[in-house]
Order: sequence, then structure tokens, then C-alpha cells
Amino acid sequence: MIAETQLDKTFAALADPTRRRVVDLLHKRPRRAGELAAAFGMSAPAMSRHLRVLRQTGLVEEDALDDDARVRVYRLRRERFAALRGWLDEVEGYWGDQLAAFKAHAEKTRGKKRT
Amino acid sequence: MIAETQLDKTFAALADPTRRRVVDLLHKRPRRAGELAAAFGMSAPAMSRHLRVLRQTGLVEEDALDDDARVRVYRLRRERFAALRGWLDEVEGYWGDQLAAFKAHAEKTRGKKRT
DNA sequence: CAAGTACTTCACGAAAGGGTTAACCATTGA
DNA sequence: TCAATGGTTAACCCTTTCGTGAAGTACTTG
Repeated sequence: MIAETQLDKTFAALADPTRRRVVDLLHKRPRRAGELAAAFGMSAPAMSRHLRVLRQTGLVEEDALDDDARVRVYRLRRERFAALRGWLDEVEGYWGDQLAAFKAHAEKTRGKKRT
Repeated sequence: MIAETQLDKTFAALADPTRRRVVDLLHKRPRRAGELAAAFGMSAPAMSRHLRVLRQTGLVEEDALDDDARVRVYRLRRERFAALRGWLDEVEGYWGDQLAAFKAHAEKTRGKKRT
């Protein structure tokens, strides 16, 4: 039905406010790891781990800079966001009359639960 | 730019696998609280708290059943999902050439960081 | 090379989140 | 009116996770 595990990781990754703000920043243009740490007044190690989480879920990717191999530049990847949209589409899609659906269901199963 | 706080709560709510599966179930039709607890082989209190989280973020809503006032029926609400989509649209929207954007930026700021 | 830079991994204490049982409130119905 | 039912709140562990400082790796430069 849905690729649960991968999606779970995606949601978990985006659940953290800091990581969400990182995505918002990267959405404008790629940035260096240190740049991001500084942007939040956060220590480099902390940011490094946030970036690892984002990297592991595939929301983000790093390329090397020809200029200086020490530098890590992070940028967004589309795929995971597309997957997120896929889940959302599924939930929003078949949005019939929820309450009516329940009433109908309750009608059918009434006998089992009451009297 | 973006309504951060409310969105944060939405992501946090959906980050939990159990709550995600609850949403998947409710998407088909509304269900009773106890029904959901049973569906996951989980204690009623645990499910009750998950439902509270979903309720507080506005992803879910409860109506009373005329039949029996003890019963709580939960169903999805559209608004929050729409907000989620809004955020996603924004991130996916302006998806120019990310790397080019960074290179251009790096060009402008090069002098400040290196020689 | 040796010193400095960019970033990551390690070890650790603090806080948050989920699950459980026990107690509680409201409603039903004998 | 009193026992049973449906659900929520409270008190308690236990695991995960975030952040910090210290150490480590890799590259650059004098």
C-alpha cells in the first residue's frame, strides 16, 4: 500500500523544527554546513547530526566544492518530497462523506456490539 | 513566511508511526477510539493520548454518537492536511537549478572567505 | 612538514515521548 | 441505585533524541 518505513523516516526527519528550518533555507539555495550551523547559533556537531539525518532519509545531499575539498555543500533532493506528496495525495484523495460512511458502517455492525 | 509553529506540530504529530497508521485508517472511514486501540493491540490510554495529539493539531476531530454518549467517534479534518500541502508546494515550487544558484552565490561572496 | 580550517564522530548529561497500570468521570441499563 | 462500559487523565519507567565539549579525520597553506 504505502512504503511505510521510508516515509516514517521522512516524517521523523521533518518533525524537528531545526531540520525544517534547514530545509527552508536550502530551498532558496544550497549552503555550507558551517553556514547552517551559524545561521541557528548552533554548534557544528549538532548541525552535523541534523544534516546526517536529512542525508540518511534522502531529503538532502552533499556535493564537494572543487575549490576546497574540506567544504561540504548541502542541497535538497526532490525524490523524498515527491514521496511525501504521494502520501498526502492518497490521504486527501478519496475524501467522501466521512460521517456518512461511518453511520453506514455502524448500521451494519450494530447488532454485534449492542443489544 | 510560513506559519511555523502550527506546521511544526503537524509534522511532529505525523512523525509517529502509530499516529500515521491511525490517519490511514481514519481515511477510509471514522472509527471509535476503542476500535483504534484494538486495531493496534494497544492499551486504551496509549491510543487516547495519540488521539489527543492528533486532535490538538487539528488533524482529527471527534463527534458524539447520538446512540451512546460514551462513545467517541474520530474522523479526519481536511484543513491541516491542506496546510501540509501548502508547505510542500512552497518547497517544491521554486526548484530552479540549485547548484547553479549556489555557485553564483559563492562567486559573489568568495572574497570574504578565501584570499 | 606544522599549524590552521572545515566538518564529523564520540561520550555524556538533560529533556521529551511513548507504553503501562491504576484511578477517575460520564453514561447506560438492570 | 449500583455494577458495567467507554474513554480520558495521572503517575511511573524506559528508550530515544537533542545539545555540548573533546577528540579525530581530511584537506589547505605558510
